[in-house]
Amino acid sequence: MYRTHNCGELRSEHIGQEVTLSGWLNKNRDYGSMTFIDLRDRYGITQLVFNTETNENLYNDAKKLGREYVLRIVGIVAERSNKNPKISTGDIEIIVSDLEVLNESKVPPFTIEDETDGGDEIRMKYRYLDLRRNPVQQNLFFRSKVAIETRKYLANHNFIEVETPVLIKSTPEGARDFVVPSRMNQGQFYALPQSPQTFKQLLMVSGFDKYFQLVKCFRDEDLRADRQPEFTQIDCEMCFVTQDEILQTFEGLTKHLFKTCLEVELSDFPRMTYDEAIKRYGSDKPDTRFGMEFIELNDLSKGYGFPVFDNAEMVVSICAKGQADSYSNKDIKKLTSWVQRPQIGAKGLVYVKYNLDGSIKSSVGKFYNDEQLMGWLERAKAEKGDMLLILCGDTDTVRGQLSDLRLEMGDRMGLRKTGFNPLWVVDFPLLEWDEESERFHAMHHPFTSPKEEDKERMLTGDHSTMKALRADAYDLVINGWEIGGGSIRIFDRELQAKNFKLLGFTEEEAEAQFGFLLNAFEYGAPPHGGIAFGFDRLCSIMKGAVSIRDFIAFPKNNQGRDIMIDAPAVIDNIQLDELGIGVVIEKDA
RNA sequence: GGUCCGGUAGUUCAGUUGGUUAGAAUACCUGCCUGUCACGCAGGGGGUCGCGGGUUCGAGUCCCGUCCGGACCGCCA
Repeated sequence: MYRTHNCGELRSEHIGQEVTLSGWLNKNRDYGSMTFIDLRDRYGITQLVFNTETNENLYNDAKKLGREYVLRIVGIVAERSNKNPKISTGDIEIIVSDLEVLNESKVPPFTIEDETDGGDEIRMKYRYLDLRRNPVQQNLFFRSKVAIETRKYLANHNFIEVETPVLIKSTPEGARDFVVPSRMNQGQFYALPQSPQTFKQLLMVSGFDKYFQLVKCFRDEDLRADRQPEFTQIDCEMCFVTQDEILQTFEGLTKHLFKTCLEVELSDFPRMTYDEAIKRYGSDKPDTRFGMEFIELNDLSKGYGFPVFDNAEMVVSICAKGQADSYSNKDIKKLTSWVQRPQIGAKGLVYVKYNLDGSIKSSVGKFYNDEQLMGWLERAKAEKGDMLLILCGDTDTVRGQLSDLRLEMGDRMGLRKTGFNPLWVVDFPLLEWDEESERFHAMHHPFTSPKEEDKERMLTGDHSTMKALRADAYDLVINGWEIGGGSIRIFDRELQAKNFKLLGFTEEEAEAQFGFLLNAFEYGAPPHGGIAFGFDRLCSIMKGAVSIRDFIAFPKNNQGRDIMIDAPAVIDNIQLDELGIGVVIEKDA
């Protein structure tokens, strides 16, 4: 037998018992004629004692054992003379009578400790060792808990988990597909799903009524800290539902997860339209843990001879509470360069300080008198000590820039550290103009239903009308992160065909790519809708982590590589021949 | 496709205006130590300064190129 107990469960009530333990040697503290060994497993750490007085031979064997050796020991649980209140097994230790080395270990390249000395790269290369570390294990235990609670909640609400295929068909809409060559159908390729979208809709046509799946999805796009090429979604779809019923159900799921996994009670989620979110925060995923909402100043700032504002479509500001004193001219200059970085791209930054002594100082003091500037401050409900930061430009652009600045100021002022502020953003636009291809794209996806009142206007062709079309689409946002999104789907063949046309598909293209779905809609498709949560992202935001990699057992790096197994990799010519594929690598001349 | 930051001992990092034999901590090895739990003490080994080229009497340091890692923009229906 390898063990009677694990390394985390022995307490003072076990004193006197003979036990068998197995685990990894975490640390060997040799004290001359006695040594302490910390034996570690998933459950905890138990101290072993080897003493020359008790057994000299055993001590001599034990003192040589190195880190990460795998041991099996038999011994008696004893009370410690010096207890360690920092660990749960700190009251006891094992006086070892029998020792077996199950496996030796090379010296690990970094220490297997909570505060390891290893950097990201080396830990990723030896991920199996990194995964021995408690904080990383805790993240995966948490992920498992969230997955189990998700299944419990959805099962309790009558959802059926159905697996959908991973080898499917490539479609040009949306993200790039990962493709898989077919050996039996040479020259043809499967694609890995970006989401099980069409399959879950077909399950609704089949009458499954409520479907969910914890499912891997794949997108061949550049990576970020919060974006991996393969990631997991909580994917759901429901029949005969309104948007409100979907939001209620998944608000319930979210509350359940926070309660069972974090012991956090969330109150009811506010709802905000897309238009309102853009106007108030410049973003469709605002962090609502802090205010600092946008204050538009067009009417108070234009027409006073300051050409930069006069020529701008939008002059808009945020009010940084109590910051007037904290920003010297030099600091303002730095902040200005920050917004001028190419990533933000603002032309400049205007400030108005409402000083504690009641005086007003502004970078545009030449163009506006104090009374006019006071008008701005009053609109912003500024108090003495506050500072207005103003950007101007094209409306859409400047709102995005000011949103970045708002988040930066929120960070600097320590307003984004704690708490959870969920928010439903609803009434997303149906379409989004793409400058590059000079056509409209579906903002959510091409199966999203336009709002009832917009169905008639869909094919009028007028650019601004198209832009104004609204969809029954919604996102769940927590602390400025998009956690999930969904929509009510089109279930009418004619409407779906109309939507494809709107998106620039010819009838033939629509038929070739989504004929199966259009056909299915001719056999009694029920009204339906759904939602998908980014599971990795949900776990990381719940734990306040920045990177979703912390919650993925074997993540990819920035270039989409798994540096542990060294993938992707070339395949040999025999494999290529079987697949009927030749590889030509383009090189610059 | 682009911007920025980094690459020096097993590991994490320091390394001044270019100037003797490239350092620290930790890990590792050896010895000593009976109550440690970040044990302690003494000693020791360990470096193609990512790679290639250039400038220079002299390059870890400056320049060019390249590879690798990270953050971001574009991209991610």
